[in-house]
Amino acid sequence: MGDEAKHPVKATARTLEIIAALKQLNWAGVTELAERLDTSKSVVHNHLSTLEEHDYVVKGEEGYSIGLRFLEMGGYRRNKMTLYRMGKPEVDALAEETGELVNIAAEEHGQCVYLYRSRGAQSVHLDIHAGERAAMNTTALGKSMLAYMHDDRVNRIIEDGPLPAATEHSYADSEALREELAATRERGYAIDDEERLEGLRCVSAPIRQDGEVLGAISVSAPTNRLKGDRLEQTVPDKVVSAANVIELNSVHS
Amino acid sequence: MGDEAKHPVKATARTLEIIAALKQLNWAGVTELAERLDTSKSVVHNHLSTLEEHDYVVKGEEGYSIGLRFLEMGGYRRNKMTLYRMGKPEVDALAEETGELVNIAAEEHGQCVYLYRSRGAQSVHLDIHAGERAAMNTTALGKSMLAYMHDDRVNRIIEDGPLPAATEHSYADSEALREELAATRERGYAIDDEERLEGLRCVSAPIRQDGEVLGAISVSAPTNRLKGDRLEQTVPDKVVSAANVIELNSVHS
DNA sequence: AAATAATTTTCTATCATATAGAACAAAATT
DNA sequence: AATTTTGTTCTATATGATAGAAAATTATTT
Repeated sequence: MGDEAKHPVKATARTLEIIAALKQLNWAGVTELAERLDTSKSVVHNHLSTLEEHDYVVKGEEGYSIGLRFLEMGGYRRNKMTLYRMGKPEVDALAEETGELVNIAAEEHGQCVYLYRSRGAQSVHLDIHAGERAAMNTTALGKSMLAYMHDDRVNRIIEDGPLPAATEHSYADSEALREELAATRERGYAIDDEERLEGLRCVSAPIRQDGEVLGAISVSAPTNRLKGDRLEQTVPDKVVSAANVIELNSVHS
Repeated sequence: MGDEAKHPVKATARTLEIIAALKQLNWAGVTELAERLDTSKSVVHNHLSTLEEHDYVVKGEEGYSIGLRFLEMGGYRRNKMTLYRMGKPEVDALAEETGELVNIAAEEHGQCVYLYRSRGAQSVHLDIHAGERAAMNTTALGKSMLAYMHDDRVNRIIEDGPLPAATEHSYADSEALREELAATRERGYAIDDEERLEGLRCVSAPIRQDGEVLGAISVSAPTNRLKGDRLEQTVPDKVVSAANVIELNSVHS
């Protein structure tokens, strides 16, 4: 999340609350939303009809839901990112090649945001979708980005946000994380050894452009398929190589 | 666009204006936005910082821009649509098979909204992206949907929105459009013969589920590649067949 | 490096308007 | 048909969105 607004527009904040609730409930009625958000029906109705006028909300049989305008804005933003445009084909290729789940992500507001994913033939099924967020310290993607970001930004991220522990193996401690980042730099790529999800390992390499971290690419697979030589050589090589290709292609745009 | 709100929340409307401006400008500063929207800098700043707090906006070197939260919400909405989930693989397959550009779309607020597209090997390059909108009467997708929608809804759409003429060949007249829709039903699929873009033809079939139109699928190609037998037999057969597969798969979900 | 300009952010008073609650209308349910 | 539930409109009032100015920050120039 971004920093707190000094002079927030409360009506806007209320609107965003309604949108968040609509996402959670998928379809919801005015009454239901008013109760959940502890406000009056007229307020909810006013906000919803304002949103609907601009296609951010749709009215259906079962009440209101998120509109497709979000898809337009989100897709627009993603398409503006060279990381996405250059990364997508490489992600697809790597998924095909490894048969596993491949992701690219970028950092936003100190969080790891998934941009695109591609499933290989035997890939695990995770219910993470584009646009969703994870703490930087709990993903290989986040750690490979942190490892190569400027110190001051790394410090702000580590200090500001809490470092949640998703599993037993998470680096939830500031010092341990810093050591892990050093090890990542040494290695050239990051490993998530069941730090985010029991039974899941990931290998991730950063994607950089003249010193700046654009994002990262990763391969995720069950622990029993990502071990030994595949964990230490084959997959890391492919991941780093894919990252390098994206870096090279990103120069020309 | 949805109907006009009776009691719009003006602050929310202002927020949406700012978001729309951010999309147009890609990156913009507070001053620039305030001038463009004819309001004060403090207002713009308050709205932006409220949006940023919730990840709907990001602050960068060159000012503010759309945040990745939109991607999350848009992707979420699209994933909830069986049309998308069942349609995506068929769209990919059809693009591979025909080598052309393949789209699926749904109707929202009387407009044709693109949901997903896949490029075949030799496909044209159109700068339409997922979430973007077109008038129903100017696309094969829109016409194939209209042709099979309930009369009252068709009437509302034809009467409410204006029928823009994108090219010489567009069906901008209400009566002509109705005849074209009848012809489409006769045929079983819709044709866009340079009605949206000079030099571009499209073939589209509706995707239905017990009487309800879920959306449509289309193939777009240059006029010189979509003519004769390919226009009258081969491609329509494939499009209709893909639509049928999606319909069948949609039953189980 | 100092000075100046431009831009962003904070502050404050005031008037517009977001809000709650009630009344009404429309569906849904019995 | 009657009743409950839900959605929409209306209105008064107190809240807070807004404009404008001042302060702080950043960029540009000398």
